[in-house]
Amino acid sequence: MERQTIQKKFIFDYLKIVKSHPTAEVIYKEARKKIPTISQGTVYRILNNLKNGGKIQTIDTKENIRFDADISSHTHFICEKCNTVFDVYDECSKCEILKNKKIKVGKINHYKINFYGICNKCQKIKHGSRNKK
Amino acid sequence: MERQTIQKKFIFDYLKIVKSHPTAEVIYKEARKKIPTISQGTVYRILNNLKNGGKIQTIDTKENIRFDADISSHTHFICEKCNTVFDVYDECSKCEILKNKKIKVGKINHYKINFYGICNKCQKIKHGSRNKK
DNA sequence: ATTAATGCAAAGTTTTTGCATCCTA
DNA sequence: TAGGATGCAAAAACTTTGCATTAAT
Repeated sequence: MERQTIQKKFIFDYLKIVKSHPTAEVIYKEARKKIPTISQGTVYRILNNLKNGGKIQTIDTKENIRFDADISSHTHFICEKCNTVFDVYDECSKCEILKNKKIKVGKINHYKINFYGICNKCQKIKHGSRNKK
Repeated sequence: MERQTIQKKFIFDYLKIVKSHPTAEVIYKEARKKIPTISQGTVYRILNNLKNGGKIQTIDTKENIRFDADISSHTHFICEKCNTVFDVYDECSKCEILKNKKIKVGKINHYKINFYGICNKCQKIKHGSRNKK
């Protein structure tokens, strides 16, 4: 039987509150502020478990993998300059019909849509600053 | 000025012909059959250059990163059992309107749609065999 | 002949894992 | 108090990089 721990609780709660789509590294650093003894291995284990349990999703950017506890119907816009991930709630509604649809190759359980482009901020400053890690 | 080499030619040609969305490792092994001295570093360098040049695209699966020289409008169906990547040409047409659209957070240059589900083969055999790497 | 590109190997990065210990239920 | 979960550290997996050498133009 699965046990509840402060490590699991912190990570899941943190992901539900934060809107920045953090990396595993950022989550680890945040967790250490509250639980100084937490290890990277534990963070990865918990993130993997949450993902396999469908509690969170991941977003693969060019530079790193981001985590998101918002599993409602929405898509992501990834800035190609600063690598920021934005939530997009409006443009995906028309694709909602795709869910649970059966196509030639198999049955669709779920899907991900990623938009790539330049965010408003980077469009203004012309040469966007990097936002690595 | 960029020079043409047999390493570049082989990799790009191979990706254009193959339909399996291979990993970097598979591409390396295939390349070694024709060019036994080729190194992993070279394969990664060439793949990165092709991608940055927009000649190929990548597909992030749960288990690995796949490469695809088909950059025409199509999406991918990824089997959650065997991790096979299938091309899907029919279901994306309705989303074509999204290209070059300006949304709240920025301007969309391109986008990726991934479908996740169980492929026909795995649906039959019930307990799909793994297709790692 | 230049110099871009490769091969090699070492190093960097990220993620996983074995095991002793801890702590939840 | 049983055994699931953690912390630690080592290892695995993946990718990048510096540099001497090779080879395309």
